[in-house]
Amino acid sequence: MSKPTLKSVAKALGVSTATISNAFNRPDQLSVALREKILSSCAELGYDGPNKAAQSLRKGSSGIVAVILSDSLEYMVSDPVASQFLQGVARELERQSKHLLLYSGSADNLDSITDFVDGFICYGAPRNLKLIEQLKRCPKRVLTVDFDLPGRPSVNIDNEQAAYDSAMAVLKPGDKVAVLGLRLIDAADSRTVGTAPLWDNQSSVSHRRLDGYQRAMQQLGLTLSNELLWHLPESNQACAETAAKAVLSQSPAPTVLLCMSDLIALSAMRVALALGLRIPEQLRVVGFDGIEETLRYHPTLSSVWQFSDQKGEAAARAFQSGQDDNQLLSYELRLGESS
Amino acid sequence: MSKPTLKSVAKALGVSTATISNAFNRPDQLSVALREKILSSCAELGYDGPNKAAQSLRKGSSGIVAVILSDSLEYMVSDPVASQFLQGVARELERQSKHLLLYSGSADNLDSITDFVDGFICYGAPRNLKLIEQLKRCPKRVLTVDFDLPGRPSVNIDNEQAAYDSAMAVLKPGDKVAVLGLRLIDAADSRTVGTAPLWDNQSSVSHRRLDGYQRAMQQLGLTLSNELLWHLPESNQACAETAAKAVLSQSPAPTVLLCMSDLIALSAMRVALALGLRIPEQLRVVGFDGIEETLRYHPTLSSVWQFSDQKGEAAARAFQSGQDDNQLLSYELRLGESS
DNA sequence: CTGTTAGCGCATTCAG
DNA sequence: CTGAATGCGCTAACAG
Repeated sequence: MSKPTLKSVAKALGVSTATISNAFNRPDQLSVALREKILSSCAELGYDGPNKAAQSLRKGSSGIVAVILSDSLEYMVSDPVASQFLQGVARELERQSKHLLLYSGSADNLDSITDFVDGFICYGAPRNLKLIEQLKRCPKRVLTVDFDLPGRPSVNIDNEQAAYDSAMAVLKPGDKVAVLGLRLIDAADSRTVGTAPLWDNQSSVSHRRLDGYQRAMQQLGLTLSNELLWHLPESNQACAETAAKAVLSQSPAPTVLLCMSDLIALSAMRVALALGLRIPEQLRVVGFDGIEETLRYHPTLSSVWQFSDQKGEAAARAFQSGQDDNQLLSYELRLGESS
Repeated sequence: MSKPTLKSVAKALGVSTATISNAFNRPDQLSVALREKILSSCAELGYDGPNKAAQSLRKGSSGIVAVILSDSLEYMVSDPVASQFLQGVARELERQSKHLLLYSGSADNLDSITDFVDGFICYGAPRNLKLIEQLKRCPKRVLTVDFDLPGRPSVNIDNEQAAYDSAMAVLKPGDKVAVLGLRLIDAADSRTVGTAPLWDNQSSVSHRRLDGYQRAMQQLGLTLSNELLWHLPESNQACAETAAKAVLSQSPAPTVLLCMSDLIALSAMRVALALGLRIPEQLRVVGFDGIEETLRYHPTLSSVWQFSDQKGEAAARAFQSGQDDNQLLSYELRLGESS
């Protein structure tokens, strides 16, 4: 004997299928007594409710929300910022009794899952640009985070302003500035941007941050040489070390490092300290994101805190709400010992 | 006009539904020419293949695999060992063109997703014991990792032996030993086990590890006082610090700390160093799991490396293979400066 | 090689 | 309050 179905249970109890269905989905459609009886009988029979797959086919919604990561799961799960975001999404989804399907932004097809999910929360522009096209003409709900898609709701912070604020907090007249940026051009290794064309990845946060840095520098009469503007393909230790070593071994060395993530900033500080540089006397550093680890490190890092877990919750809530606006979340500049 | 369906497309092209279905699913059932024509026409019509939800209802399989975490997503995503495991699972699943649904072990119901997935990979005994009952009588494929379920395939390492090995490598005759254990009893805070009954959480790895420690100690003529056997509810800094402070401030202080995770061991070392203890001269420490961070820390940690990412891949492969055996993976004892 | 048919398990009419 | 009928979108026989 296989798993009972609504039909088999109805027959066993001598009632119609509609009655069983109503017992589970529309309590007001039958007497309390009968409902009680049906429910307990079902429990005995080992029937624990309508098949969700069939229900989903019938009703067109499944209670599963896909989160599209900008990169592979592999990379994402190991990035503290993304992890925090996911925690927030998971927490809010749990509240809504919905489920979370993690999807890689380097996959090349949404088709394999669109039919299973109620929609997409898209965290950062997916690495595979094909997905963006698919998302644009996706009939289901799509919400973006940290980037925009025409006509779709989004959740974001004002990256340009936040970057500007952070730069203004650390820069002084006469500074020699280096920027350790994230995914600015199309290259798989850490390198100076040089003359390579900036890669406009759907209004990426990185470019907004760069704009902010540059506005601050301009205001202070500083200029950023292309040789001191670095592209890092990923926010991790290895990429950051390469860049930091190259930048800091110049002479004269930069006096300020503007970093597009806290992980980058921490690695850079490690390199700087190893080279014998004193922070903040000889080198000031500012990061971006706000992760716990910066508080345990010495010196503590000045950074833009964007509370990614709250961002995740906000995203899941906005997804659910059905509202189609572009939400701007607040951030907080927190100064540490690094500036 | 809404989304095209197989039927509507068939009518539009003047062929039968079966032909369309075959064009997508069984290329050998029709001429190449016709198939080409159908596929390109479908592309024009904006039809990108059979609806997966309907397909799943019909075929009884969806290509989605659920990973049940032992705890909330929130906790899991921030634990480096779990993250690494998930990376491995994700990588292998991606190879199989399957999808990953993350599910919380503290949820109280599998019903909401069983019908959507092809089965479950269960990473550690779920915190909510109800799930275990549900998994036992689940008609779908279930594979466990780091614990066992009667009649179900599993992937594991020999925790008892690994713990024994690690203890033998650090212990010396005359040592005063403390164990910082994980989830040994039913308590939400860090505390000595004392006389509380050991919580047998479905043959948990923690108890196997404890067995291993004790075998080693017995062999060396050492005994473990109940006051030096600690229960930590979670593998994190806060829980570990509480325990480490209490244990290390005794006099005489223990000379060896056997820790059931690397995160615990690192935190304990931090506490020890802050207390002015020299490692390994005055205190030797050994961990469990093998995470990158231990290599960056000074002193580097002696630990049992169990390569969680490979474990994840092995689990996903075993899930797919259909084999029902209990797989034992190898581990590696790596000695660092802490012993 | 192609078309017809009968469900997969369910929710929703609508008539009683 | 109940039961029969219809179809959600698709696939696997089977028949041609």
